Amino acid sequence: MKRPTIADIARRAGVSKGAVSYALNGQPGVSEATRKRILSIAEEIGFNANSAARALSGARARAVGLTLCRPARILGIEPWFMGLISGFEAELGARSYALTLQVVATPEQEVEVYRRWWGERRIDGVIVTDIREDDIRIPVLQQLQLPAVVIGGPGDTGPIAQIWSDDAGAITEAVRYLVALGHHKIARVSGVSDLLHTQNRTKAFENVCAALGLDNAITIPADYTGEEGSRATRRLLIGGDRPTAIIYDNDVMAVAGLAVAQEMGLSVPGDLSIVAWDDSPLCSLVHPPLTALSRDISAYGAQAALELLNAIDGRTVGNVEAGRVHLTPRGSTAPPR
Amino acid sequence: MKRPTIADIARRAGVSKGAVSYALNGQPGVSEATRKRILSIAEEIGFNANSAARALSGARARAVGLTLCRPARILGIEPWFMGLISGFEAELGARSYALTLQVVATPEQEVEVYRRWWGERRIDGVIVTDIREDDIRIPVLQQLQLPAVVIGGPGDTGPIAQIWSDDAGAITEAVRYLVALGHHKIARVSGVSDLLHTQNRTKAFENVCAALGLDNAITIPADYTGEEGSRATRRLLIGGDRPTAIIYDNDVMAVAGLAVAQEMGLSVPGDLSIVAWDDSPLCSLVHPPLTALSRDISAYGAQAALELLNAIDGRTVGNVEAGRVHLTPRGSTAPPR
DNA sequence: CCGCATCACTGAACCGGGTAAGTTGGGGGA
DNA sequence: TCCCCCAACTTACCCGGTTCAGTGATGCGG
Repeated sequence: MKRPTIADIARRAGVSKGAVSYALNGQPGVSEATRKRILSIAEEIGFNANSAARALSGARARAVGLTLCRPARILGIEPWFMGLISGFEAELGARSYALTLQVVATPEQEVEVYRRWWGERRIDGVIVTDIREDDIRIPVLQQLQLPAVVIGGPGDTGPIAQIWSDDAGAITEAVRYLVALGHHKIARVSGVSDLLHTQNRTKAFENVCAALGLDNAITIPADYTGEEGSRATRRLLIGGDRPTAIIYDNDVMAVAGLAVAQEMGLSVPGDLSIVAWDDSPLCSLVHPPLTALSRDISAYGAQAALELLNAIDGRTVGNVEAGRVHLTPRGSTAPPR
Repeated sequence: MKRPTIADIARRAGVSKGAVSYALNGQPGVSEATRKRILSIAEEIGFNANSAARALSGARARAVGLTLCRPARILGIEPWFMGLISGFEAELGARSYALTLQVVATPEQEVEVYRRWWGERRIDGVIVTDIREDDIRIPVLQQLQLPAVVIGGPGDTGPIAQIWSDDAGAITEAVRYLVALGHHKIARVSGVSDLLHTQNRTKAFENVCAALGLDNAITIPADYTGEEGSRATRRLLIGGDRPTAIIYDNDVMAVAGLAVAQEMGLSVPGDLSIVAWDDSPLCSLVHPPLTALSRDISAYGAQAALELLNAIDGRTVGNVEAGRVHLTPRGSTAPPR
């Protein structure tokens, strides 16, 4: 089956292909009557502009890129990325932008992929996640002048747009809630510690604990996997002075922590309260369902995609805060015995 | 920053751009010495061929498409798709093929996306998942002559390559295992019932149960979500003649089922044994860890990507079976009390 | 009735890589 | 010595949209 081109439309409409191009793109230069005729022919023969030809003649590639730099076993189980992706799609799909995905192992590979995509003119911009302190990707993106939007932070990303959620406020709320329930010994199991948002959370956690006079507020670094979550939980629970509440940086580690507590014969929430960061179906699936810090990840993704499209169109975008994070209390938190 | 083109290389090497093209593509027509010189210049200035130009001149777009047709809340939590995607990437990344993703709501939209991608010449082929009986996408793909590989089945996909795993063998193994433990009342909570592999599993489940003389072997249809998994489990457990073992079509529903059992005060595996289809970190995360039907999803994905690349290159591909599914016994299965 | 602006459109160049067809220069065989 | 052949290139056109510099027709004011 042959793909229809603007030349086919031009022939059938009895005009030049330049006129067809103007008509299809809403440019001035054709009469309203001709435009309608051309559009109806295009519709009739099922015309779709060849994305390669369009990209080649200086216009947009109509695609954005996303690199995922986490081991496969995390990617699979963490609802975060898929939620983000479906959020992106909501905005991108509406504008017929494609999303190009690449799974990589290291930030260095991410940089390579960015360079390749740029060289291939394959994408118009990228969405950057898992931002680190002094992230090596930022200067490369600036050098390549590749439109981008950074998810996570806030941090120093120079002129690149950034979208972040109020992690500090969220963890403060969680700690205050636990303290209000009567907890004094609160621990935290964090995600990968060189990620910027992990650092922000750790700082905020320390601040609020100090402000409330909780002295042994410890953060154990982990890596978002269930295994590390279990390990960290065991370490916390076998100590003499064990915490009565633990805040986990993601849902997977929280679920793993719950299993460890049950395994050790501790009752949740009687002996141990659990709070998960990022609510997901996973949190309401287990017994007891987990109290969680909820945010609309999909909306977060949609907002990021919108910012990126703005950046691509040359509209300046800044440093925006995403929708609020709020605490959703469920069965895993209660006053300590 | 200007992107280097083959014209830049040609100028620096003192040859024509035709010669550069031959050299870069390993075509005959240039001497070994010239080829080496051109390749080293390309390397030096960081050349990447413009994918649009390449695609336009009749060659490959060097991208494949994947549509995901499940509600966002399933996509997020089910490790299956991400596992599959990282498998694809292993093959695609090695050949610098891009993966283009689109999340849609209905099979009709999937067809639309295929048509658009085809018209835009954006992709060289597609990976088709969640195949149904008389799937509407198959005839469209044939009409468009779009290379494709179908994951799931086996079923009737005409000349389109297909890759499937032995679901019938796997469920037979699981049932035999439960019977060997002493179970007589085995139920199953299935995934979306118009998917082909769900039907295959249901048929096989009924066959093996009949062969082993288990009379009330019931399959309750669900939709892979935790909510439906809980509902189906409740329905099974409140009945008078409740099963002593349940097989779930995915890990999410199995975890939800476990929570329901615990909620109802039933002990797992004492009062109820649970088997999950598709092993994932989720299964070993909960307490007790779930016995699961394991397969290497990532390898499955890699194999599918390879088949698709073969189809794109015009090599005929057939109907291949993926690596075996095997039972991984864990703490959620035991002889009934 | 003339001159000029405006509209609606055409023609051709262009993007950058692929490739068929044409052009060298040198070596080997007769 | 001549001729032919082949390797090693060059030239030129193709892909399908976009865009800019024309061009002819029309309208309008003076």
